[in-house]
Amino acid sequence: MDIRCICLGVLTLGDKTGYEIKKHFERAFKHFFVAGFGSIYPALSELTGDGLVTCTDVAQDKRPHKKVYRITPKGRERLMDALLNTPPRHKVRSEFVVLLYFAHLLPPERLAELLDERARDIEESLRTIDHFEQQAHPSPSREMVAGLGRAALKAQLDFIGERRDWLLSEIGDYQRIRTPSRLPAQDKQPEAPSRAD
Amino acid sequence: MDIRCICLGVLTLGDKTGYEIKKHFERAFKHFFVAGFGSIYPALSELTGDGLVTCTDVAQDKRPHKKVYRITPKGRERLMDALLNTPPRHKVRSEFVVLLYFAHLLPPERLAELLDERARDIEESLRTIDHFEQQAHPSPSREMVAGLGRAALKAQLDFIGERRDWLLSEIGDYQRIRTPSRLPAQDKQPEAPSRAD
DNA sequence: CAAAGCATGTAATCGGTTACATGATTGT
DNA sequence: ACAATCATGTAACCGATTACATGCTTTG
Repeated sequence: MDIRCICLGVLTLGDKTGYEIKKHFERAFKHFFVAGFGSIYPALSELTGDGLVTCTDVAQDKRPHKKVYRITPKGRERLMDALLNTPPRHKVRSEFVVLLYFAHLLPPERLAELLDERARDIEESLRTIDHFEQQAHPSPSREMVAGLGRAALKAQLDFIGERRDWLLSEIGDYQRIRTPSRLPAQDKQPEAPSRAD
Repeated sequence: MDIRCICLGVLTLGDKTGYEIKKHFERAFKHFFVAGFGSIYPALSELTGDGLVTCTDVAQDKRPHKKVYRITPKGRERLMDALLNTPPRHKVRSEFVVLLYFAHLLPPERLAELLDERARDIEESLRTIDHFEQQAHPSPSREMVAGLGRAALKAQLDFIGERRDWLLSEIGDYQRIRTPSRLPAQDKQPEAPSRAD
C-alpha cells in the first residue's frame, strides 16, 4: 500500500487539498505512518492523471490558491481493491532502539540524553492523540487507532520511566569493569572471535 | 544511521559473516529494525573498501565458503562517531493501522481477519524476544531492548484482545445505519465537501 | 519584528526491497 | 522427497526524503 491509496482513503472523508490531507493524517496517524509533501503532491498528480480523483482549482484572496481533490467512483473501486488485498504490515525502524542496543559503548550522559529525548517524543505523540480525539468527531475506527497508539506509546514511556536509572547504573558498572584504568574503551584491540552469541 | 553503522555495531560483539550479522539482529531487534541480505552484503563491501572492517575468506567443507568480517580501529572510531551523533529516531510505517483507520469501509470478515493476523504476528514477535533472551547471555542493553519490545507489543496485543469484538460490532452497526437497503455502500455518490474534520 | 501557518510544486539523491542466480547439506 | 539452513552476491526498480523555490497573512 502506498501513499496514493492513503490519499484516496482520506478523500473518502470529504474533499481536501494536499495540504489538508497531510494535516489530517498527521493528526490521525502521525506515530504510525509518516509522509511529507514531497510524496503527497506527486501522488495526487498521479491519481488525477489516472482519473481516480478530480481536481478543482480554487482561488482565494489573502491566501494562496488551492487545489481541492475529490475521489471518483473509479477511485473508490481502486481503494476498495487495495483495502481488501493489502496485507496488514507493520514495520518499525527505530534508530533509538539500535542505539540502546549498543548502550554499553556509550558515555552515560549520552545514554541518559537518548532516553530522555525519546520519552519527550513519546509524550508529545500522546498529546497529539488526545488532542485529535477531542476535536475530531468520534468514530469506532478513530477510537481504535487512537487507543492502539496510546497503548503502545504509554507502555514504552512507562518502561523507560521504570528502567531508566537502573540501566544507567548497570551500564556504568559494566563500563567500570571493562575499563578499570583511565584508558578509553575504544582504544582496546578488537576482541578475539567469540561464539558467545 | 544506516545499515553500515549497525553492521559495525554488531561486529563489536565479535567477528561475523554477513549471514550471521543478519541472524543476529533478526533475533535482537527484528521488531524494531529490518534489513535483508540485499542491504547487508553491499554494506559490508563498502565497509571493507573504506577500511572500516577487514574480510577473511574461509573455506569450509560440507558448507559454502564464507567471509568473516572484523571491525578495525578506524571502524570503531566511525562507529563511535555515529553513536554519538545519530538522533534517536523512531519511525513506524503501519499499513495495518491505516487499514484499521478505514475500518468503516471494510467488510466485517476482512476486519476480523486483519485484527487476528496482527495479533498472531505480535505473538510471534513476543516468542522471538523470549527465545532470544533465553539463549543469548544477558546484558543490560539486551534486557532493555527486549523489555521495551515486549512492553510495546504486549500493550498492543492486549488492546486488540480487549477491543476486537467491540470494534466489530460498532462497525457493523455503523454500516447498517449507512446502508439500510441492499445497495452496496461504494455505489453512493461522493459526499458533499464537509468541514466536519 | 519574527515565526508559524497557508499552499504548491520539482529535482536530485539516497537507500532499501525484490528478484534473480547458484548449490550442497541436513533435518522432517 | 521436500523444506530449511548455510552462504554470497548483483541489478533493477521503486519510493521516500531533502533541498530548493516562492510569497502572502496571521499570530505572538
